[in-house]
Amino acid sequence: MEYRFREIEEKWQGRWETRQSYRVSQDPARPKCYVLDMFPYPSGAGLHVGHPLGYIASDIYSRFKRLKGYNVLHPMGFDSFGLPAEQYAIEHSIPPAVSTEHNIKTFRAQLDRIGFCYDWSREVRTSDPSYYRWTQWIFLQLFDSWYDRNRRQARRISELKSILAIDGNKDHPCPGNPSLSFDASVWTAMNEPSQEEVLMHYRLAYCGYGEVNWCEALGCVLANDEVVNGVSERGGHPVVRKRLRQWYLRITEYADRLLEGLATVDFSESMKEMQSNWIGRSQGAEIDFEVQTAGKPSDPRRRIRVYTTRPDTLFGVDFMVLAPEHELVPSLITAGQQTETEAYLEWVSSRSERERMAEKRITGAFTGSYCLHPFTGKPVPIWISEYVLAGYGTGAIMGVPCGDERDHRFATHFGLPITNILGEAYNGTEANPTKDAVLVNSGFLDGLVMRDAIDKAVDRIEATSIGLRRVNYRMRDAAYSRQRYWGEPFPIVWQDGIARPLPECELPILLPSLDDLRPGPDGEGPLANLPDWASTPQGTREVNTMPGFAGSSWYFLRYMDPANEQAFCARSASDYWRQVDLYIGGTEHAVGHLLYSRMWTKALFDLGYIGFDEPFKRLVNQGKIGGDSRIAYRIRGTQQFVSAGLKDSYETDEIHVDVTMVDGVELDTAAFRGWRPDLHNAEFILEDGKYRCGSRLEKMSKRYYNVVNPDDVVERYGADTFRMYEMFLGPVEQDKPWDTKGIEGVHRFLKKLWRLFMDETKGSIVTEAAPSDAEWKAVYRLVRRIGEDTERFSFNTAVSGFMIAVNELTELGCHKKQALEKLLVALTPYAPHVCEELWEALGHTDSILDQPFPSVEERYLVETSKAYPIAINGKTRSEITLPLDADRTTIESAVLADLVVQKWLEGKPPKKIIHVPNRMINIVL
RNA sequence: GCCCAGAUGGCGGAAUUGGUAGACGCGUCAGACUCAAAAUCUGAUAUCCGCAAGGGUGUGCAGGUUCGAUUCCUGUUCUGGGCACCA
Repeated sequence: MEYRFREIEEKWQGRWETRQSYRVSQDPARPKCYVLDMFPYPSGAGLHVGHPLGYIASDIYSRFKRLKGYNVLHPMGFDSFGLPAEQYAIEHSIPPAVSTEHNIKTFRAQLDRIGFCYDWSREVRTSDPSYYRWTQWIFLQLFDSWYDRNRRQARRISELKSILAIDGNKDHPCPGNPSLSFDASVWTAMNEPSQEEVLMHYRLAYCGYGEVNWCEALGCVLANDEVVNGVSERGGHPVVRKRLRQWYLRITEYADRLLEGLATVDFSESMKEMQSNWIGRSQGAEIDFEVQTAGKPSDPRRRIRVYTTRPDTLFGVDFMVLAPEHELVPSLITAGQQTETEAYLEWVSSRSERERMAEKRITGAFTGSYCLHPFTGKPVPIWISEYVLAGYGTGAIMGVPCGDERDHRFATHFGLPITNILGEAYNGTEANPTKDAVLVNSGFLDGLVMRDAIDKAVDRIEATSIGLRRVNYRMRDAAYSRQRYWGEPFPIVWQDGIARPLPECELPILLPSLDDLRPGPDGEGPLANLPDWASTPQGTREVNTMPGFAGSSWYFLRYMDPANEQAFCARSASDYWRQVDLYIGGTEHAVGHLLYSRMWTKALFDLGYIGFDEPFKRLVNQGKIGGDSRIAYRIRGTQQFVSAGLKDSYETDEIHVDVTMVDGVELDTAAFRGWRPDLHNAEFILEDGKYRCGSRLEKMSKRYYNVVNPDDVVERYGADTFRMYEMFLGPVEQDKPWDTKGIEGVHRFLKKLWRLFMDETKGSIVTEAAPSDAEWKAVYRLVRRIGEDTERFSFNTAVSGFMIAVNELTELGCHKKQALEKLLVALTPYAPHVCEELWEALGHTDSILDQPFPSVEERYLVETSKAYPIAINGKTRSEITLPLDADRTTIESAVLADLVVQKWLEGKPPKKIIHVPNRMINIVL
């Protein structure tokens, strides 16, 4: 009987389905393990071989944990709201709901063929009303919450109202408007709209204004990378910055906890670093500079507030730079500078934020105004420049050219004088950002080392009331609304300018079906084109929709209790399954998705809905599988194609060839001619009778014709081979190329495994005989290795371990049931179909999926002697087998008796003999 | 510019704590079986010198620490990723 993988895989996929083998439920008797994949966006292109890499790894881990006795939750779903479906709808007039449904079907079929152990009864789809009902519900909880900085947790708005009515806001400064300060009587005297406006500045989900890239011609908002040189990438229309009403999540209130939480989770160091860089906590001071209005006494109400991490350099300030959007800018522009600044402001408005930040050229304009140095009273010129962004810090910086390189270039470019506060540490041509220089020209800081001057400076700044010590974050609040259709509608109506939450009983607010997805008027989304839907008795509906990360911020909770209609997830379910024990996904979500879901988890924890405040205990990032493109070389202006080795003698153009027409690098020229009509008459210049293609590693993408569909691989070699081969390619975390060539080796391994059990003509050849010590040794060495390698995610070495064991057992002629059974159980997580089939063939009626992972019988692995490598001065020269318990004298005499050693010693005694037990022996001459 | 990761045969990669560099697989070469092919099996395969025994070199590059370095340290080049006039 031969290894008929197609039959076997179809058979067992069917049986597992019928038996509901992968359904899990809460079982307090067993330890739980939650293994999660980042769920995919179901794109129209379907899966390619890069997608399943992480899925296979987590599947192996899940199955392994199940053998180890864990109750494993391993679900899958779809992140099915998103822009591509909307774009597709606009181009092809197919509603997003329809194309999404279709794509999910394709994905599901592709996933099923690979034999994953997902509990599909728990599938979630973010675009399903039964799911987004709870996304809307969580939004309402965030809307109804504020962050109590003293208690460091989210609390209800009703509690805030009581506090404000008793004490005003003295203990709870307003995060959305820090200068807001009022006592209880003021609060009580406010009318409702004023109170609501104040509350909005506290809410965790709030409505505010933000600048977006607005393209008038397209009538919509563009992402940063859709804007190139001030025009839209699509169509080249002008793009300007426009202020629009937007929803936000006040994630900045959680900045410290997000930072601290990193210490409690098992993420890679680089991942943690990316997150903390994104959060960007810095310590410094806010300092106010009074504006000097020409000819008038200074006006304390007009101040420019800057944030600096280097208050020690305060005496080196030679100019101020404001963001062009800074609210004081219009009032600072003097008559003489009107023309210049206006031209500059207009130019800046066409620049995207990304361009402004990436720009190396120095630009700016002088406003004509000055402010006063708070300690020296020296007038400091106020400039505007695009490199200062309104959203960061206070939107204004103090320019210290001798200590900051960018400021130095600014001063040099505009010919501004440079004050030296560094003494010899400043060379006059280059800024020195040191903290170790001794300050000069710095008033009360003179003679101090800068590092020590920082505190001193802040103390004086606070004592003289010109500023405050402050912690600042680079991270900004998350924009939470999109002017799009295919997303969750907000459960909000607008009533006389006040945002009113809709009652829970009205959820879900269904996304209405809409044929024409053109943008609405005034920068609003397509839903604005549905006045009948938007207008309700309570007021006008919010017509923005939620962003892509809304649904994905909490989906891991829904899997625990997917059908619950009373709650997003019953507390009993989240108390049982708790954190995700293992989360696998790509690094591209490092700062977006992972930070948002961490914040949502913390907020839900604060409000008492779940019992943990970090969603993912351990995170593993799978690498990307790159496409291995094949390239043909066409001699310019002809239909002649020249083989890669000869191409340098010609002037050629590169043509990407579909990888399915190439075997290794050898092109199937007939298939190539038939590929496209224009290649029908192609001629080939061959080398050694073959046409060799060039190759290049690049992104796996349709346009490079290098996409490999897992379906094709599974069809040809089977799912078990595919699974093991993806793992065999290299470490999961590493990026790697896809090369189908090597798959034969893995397939051969499975056939070889099969032949340990089956003979092509005789059928089963398994015997009941007791395995020899050597056979047990091979098996237990494997079992130990697989246990260790699987636990530490070293799947590639695990696969090689299986190959070694099967080679050994083949060589030993081992067909003994007792030994082979253990091999099968260890292999099940990797190649479940063939293992289940062979398990059944051994006469078992139960499933291999629930067998216990074999334990290691150490006695078969005990070694008594060791073939020691003998090194002379660190270079291996010989080998001597010695008992492991040999004493030093025995070892030394054995070593010195060795002929090779004697040759190197040349009669002289060795300086030293180093013996590392069970490792090696080194002789120093 | 800053931060992170990486660089090992013709190729993917292995070497878990500083201890036999190149496991395992692919490819290539030689052989067996066969009328032949496929499949399968056996052997060789870092590189240089050498008939061989043996020896030299070798984990991007240059140094260092050590009896011993792919592994640790310093510097440097290149590749990939992230962040970016972040005040």
